[in-house]
Amino acid sequence: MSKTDGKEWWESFRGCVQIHNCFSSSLEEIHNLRNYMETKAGANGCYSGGSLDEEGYSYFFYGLKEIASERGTNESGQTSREIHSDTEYRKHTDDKSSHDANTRTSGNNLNDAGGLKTVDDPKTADFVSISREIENYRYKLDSKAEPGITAEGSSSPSMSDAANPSTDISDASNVEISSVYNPPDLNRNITEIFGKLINIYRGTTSALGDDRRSFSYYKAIPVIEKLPFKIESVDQVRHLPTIGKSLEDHINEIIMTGKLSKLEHFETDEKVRTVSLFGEVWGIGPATALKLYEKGHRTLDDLKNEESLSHSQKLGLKYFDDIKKRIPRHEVKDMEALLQKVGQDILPGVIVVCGGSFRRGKSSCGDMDIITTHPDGKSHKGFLPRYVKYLKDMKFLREDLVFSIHSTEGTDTGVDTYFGLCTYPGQEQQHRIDLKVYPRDIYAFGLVAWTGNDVLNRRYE
DNA sequence: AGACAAATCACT
DNA sequence: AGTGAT
DNA sequence: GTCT
Repeated sequence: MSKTDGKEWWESFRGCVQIHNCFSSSLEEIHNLRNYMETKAGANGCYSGGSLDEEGYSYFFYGLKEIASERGTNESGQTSREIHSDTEYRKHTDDKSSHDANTRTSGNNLNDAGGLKTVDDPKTADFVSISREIENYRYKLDSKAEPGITAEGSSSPSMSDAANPSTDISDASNVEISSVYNPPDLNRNITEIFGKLINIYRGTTSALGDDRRSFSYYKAIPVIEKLPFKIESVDQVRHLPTIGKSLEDHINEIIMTGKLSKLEHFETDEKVRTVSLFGEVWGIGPATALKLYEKGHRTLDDLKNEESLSHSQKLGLKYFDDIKKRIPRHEVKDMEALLQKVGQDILPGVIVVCGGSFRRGKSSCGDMDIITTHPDGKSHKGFLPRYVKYLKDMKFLREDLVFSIHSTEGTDTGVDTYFGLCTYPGQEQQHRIDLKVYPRDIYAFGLVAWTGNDVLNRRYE
């Protein structure tokens, strides 16, 4: 619906709340949903974004900074409307004919839902109500195909116990994917090459350090991915945004010859090859990769004798192959269930959700992003250390990369984080896993931050 | 020519 | 303060 | 590299 770029985008993101996100292989459905929500709340400064992911289309909807900026005044008493139940919410949203009169109220509801509120009794239910609203609409669209989208079957919109935020939050989080992998994904020949160039140019101090240039290729990829046809002539991309003279020439060469000589040249360059290989090690970035190259290292085996590597980097090296290996979706699902069960054992009521690419519906994941909170707003404190200890004792977690605790230091905005390696029960194969514990009041932010793919979050329209 | 891609936190 | 990850 |  409009643009949120750069700083502006970031500001809006910081002040935003994810109302919901969903997935589908049907572009039409996503468009319908987006239009619906934009007429409902778009006029109030709420933004939405959608994008093609590998497994289908994703849709996001969130409030903007104007809304977030009212946060402070709300806290000091000028409360906007509070919605205490699904029913009451509907009263103001169902009647689309009197839309004009209601949009303002609707926006305020979003405010309630989205603000980083620290008031006495934050109403997570608001956010949940809107989620349901969207869910409802999805069901309508989907009903002809398969109404029962949610595996848990618990996101029934008829639930009206706003008094039970625990259940509500779970509902909003456990949206499953509705359909099968069926993306257009033409022009892979081009995006693949651009993807390689991104890495080659990445890093201000790398072999060819040029972050800006790297980002230019990065921006072009989603533009090309969205094209509903296979590019057969440069004329078809000539006036696309993010594609200028140079990329135009690149595309032309690729469609004419099937390759890009520029890339071929890079790939035969030992320095470029080595530095980008080193950069693939977890913990090693462009700067370190270059230093290692200049020290004379040429292979990963060389690095194993390098004492200057940090603890994390050594682990990244040791488990280089493991970490690169993707995790089948069903295994991620199992591990999510395991983590949920362990969470319940340690802290009843705790909410554990696997976000990231899993939540975006991909059929395999490079790693696991676990987002956690507790509906009472305080029990999450001190949870992560116990959680990690338990998981290590049972040999689910194997190696630590980063562990940072913030929640115990008074502030309610502290997010506890753990990065490490884990294994599927019975396997030795290690996987990257992130555990994040959010205070309830900013849980939604965590969810959107860890569900969205970065490209998607930057987009507009 | 100059801007463009934020913020936060851990580790060294 | 630089580097790196998310 | 792209865009203003």
